[in-house]
Amino acid sequence: MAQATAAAKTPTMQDVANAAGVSLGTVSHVLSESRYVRPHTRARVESAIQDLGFRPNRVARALVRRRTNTVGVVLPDIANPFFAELARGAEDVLGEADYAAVLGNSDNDPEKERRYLANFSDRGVDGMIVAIAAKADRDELRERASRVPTVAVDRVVPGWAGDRVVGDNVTGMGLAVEHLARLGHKRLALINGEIALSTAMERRIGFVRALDLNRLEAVSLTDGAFTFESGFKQAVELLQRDDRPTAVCAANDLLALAVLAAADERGCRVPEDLSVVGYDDIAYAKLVSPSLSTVRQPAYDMGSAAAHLLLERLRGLRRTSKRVVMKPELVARASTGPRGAR
Amino acid sequence: MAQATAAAKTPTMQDVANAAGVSLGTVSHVLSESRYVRPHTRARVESAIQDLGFRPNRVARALVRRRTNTVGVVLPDIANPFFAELARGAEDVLGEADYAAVLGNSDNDPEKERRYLANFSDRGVDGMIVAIAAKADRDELRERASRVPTVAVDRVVPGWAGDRVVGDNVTGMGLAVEHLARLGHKRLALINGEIALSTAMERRIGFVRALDLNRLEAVSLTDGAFTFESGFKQAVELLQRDDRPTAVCAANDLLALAVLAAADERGCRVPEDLSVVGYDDIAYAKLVSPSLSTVRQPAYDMGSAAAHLLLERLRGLRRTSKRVVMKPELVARASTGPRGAR
DNA sequence: ACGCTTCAATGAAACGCTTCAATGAAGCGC
DNA sequence: GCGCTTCATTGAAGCGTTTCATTGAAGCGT
Repeated sequence: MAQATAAAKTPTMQDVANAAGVSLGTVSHVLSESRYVRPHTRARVESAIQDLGFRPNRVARALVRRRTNTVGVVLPDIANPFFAELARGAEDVLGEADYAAVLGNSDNDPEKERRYLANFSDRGVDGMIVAIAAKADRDELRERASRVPTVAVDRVVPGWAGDRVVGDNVTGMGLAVEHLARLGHKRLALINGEIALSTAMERRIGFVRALDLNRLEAVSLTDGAFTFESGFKQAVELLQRDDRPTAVCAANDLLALAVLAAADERGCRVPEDLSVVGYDDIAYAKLVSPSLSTVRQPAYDMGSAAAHLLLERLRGLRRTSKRVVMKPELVARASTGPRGAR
Repeated sequence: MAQATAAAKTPTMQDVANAAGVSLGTVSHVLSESRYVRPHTRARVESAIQDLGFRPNRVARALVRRRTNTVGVVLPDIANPFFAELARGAEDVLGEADYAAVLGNSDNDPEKERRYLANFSDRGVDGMIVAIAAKADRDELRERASRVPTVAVDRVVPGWAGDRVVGDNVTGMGLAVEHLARLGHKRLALINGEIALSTAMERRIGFVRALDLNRLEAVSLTDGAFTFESGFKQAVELLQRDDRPTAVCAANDLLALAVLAAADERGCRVPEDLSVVGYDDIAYAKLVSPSLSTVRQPAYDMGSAAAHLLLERLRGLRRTSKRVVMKPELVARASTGPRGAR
């Protein structure tokens, strides 16, 4: 009932110290356990904290500690379920460790990406987790990374020497090709994203290598962007050709969904006329019809692994770079079938 | 070539002041344009800034200004494309205004949500945008909102008096029902999410009201959670009934996709045997097959509108609450058809 | 009871900015 | 040329913490 007349300012450590009858420094010591404090004193301080409802000001703390307990997460597209899951994974473990995640959506635009990197640096983030944009500014990125601990996730800038969490894309795409080979397909096509990205290049290499190994033929290898629209365009062009392949690998699920859509539009039946394999295994891969065969990547785990690597670095537990490689896994669903199974 | 021997500390305003031969305060004034500074002096300061590569320390600035230029965004599930888009919208306009968005994923868990709210407060965010969890702690939320400007988005706590950006759910669900009525359907069912959420309740009301208006019959109204799994369960139960409806409305697209999946599994053809309407129009709604008829909500715009409302508040341009209501729009696709069109 | 170390707590100095009162120089009318 | 205001700039105080050197008090052996 009794209401303070003055606008109740939020209490500071000095207020706590006064209330407990101790010095400012002592309060600090019980809060951060930076020194032994006698139980009696500690109790007094703690109850003063309770009484006043004191909460430490993290901005002031950050200023002197030179640590914001904040990490920047830069992603090309949060609307892509793969990155959304990855973000969840990262955020969950960061939050657990009392770090806040500030999000930057680069939209695959190198300029926007650069702005986020600079902005996050200015804000004094303790570290960054970044899935680079297609034409990322390598020098900028390396420069930033030399000042604030940075872990690359999914995609990696050429010559990146820092921590990373990536999928084994060569093997992964190999799984896709082998799956198709086993189904009797001889002539395959690859639909890809931005070839400048390590993921795209590695999946392409995996594709070509597996083709060789299985003595299969590549009808075409095209690239564009990792978006539905680009996939649709590539697929339409592919389906117009006389020497149409019997199966196509797409370098991610969005592209694969686009192939499905393009095939449907042109009356090309999947999997009877065309088998399609995607990459990532986003949640929607199993919901489309036919459900999408794909190479699964553990997006959530990649995010959490990246966060763990970063935390190790921030805690000073490790000074050498570490590389975590996630094993891909084929998920066979309804979009692939035996060649000529009509 | 010449390299500083000492570990080059990042320069401070004092360094700039020394280099330019002016006082600390003057540097501050050119940086924040808080006072007129003679062109000559200003130029000197600016070139010193350039030379030293000085960047203001935002933590220090935040401490004295009592503004972090940061806003907390709390969402129930970033992996739901609707919220991912919403986040994009918010982040884009916040970023433009030099605010950083820190993300919190409540997973629809009230406890986790409370932790985020508290944590963000402690970190001194200037404002919050929150789409509440299903069993959100109303008191906690109102308490927080009374201390830091908060705008509610999509879902709203009962009795919420602050800013909000919501869809017109009653009308929206009405559109769905009318669409089905026009196709000749007489007996409908509703599959819903957490009925404690304002969105769920309003969509239910819209459903019932439109049913009345069109003299249609409700076969069943069930609720659960706004997840695929819950939708699947509700759908399975519904499809087992003898008095199966000819059409079902789902209160979001995840639920609708689940209905599609359940129908498929039980050999129930869509739309011949069953018409299905979703809500939200996430990107994947048009990619499934049959493509999903749904009530579109402009997720990106809702996010950006929420950010705009918040910015108005933060800039002190408005002191009274504002409510933005987004108009829903029916998108008819392939999952709905005339009754008994087999 | 004396010097010695050990221990808990203190006071003051940072951290890098903003801001406000104070300062001195310049400009003005007369 | 005198007091007056106006103007650009300065110096110092303060934001809420951490941390480090310092201080008394207590504990120890002799």
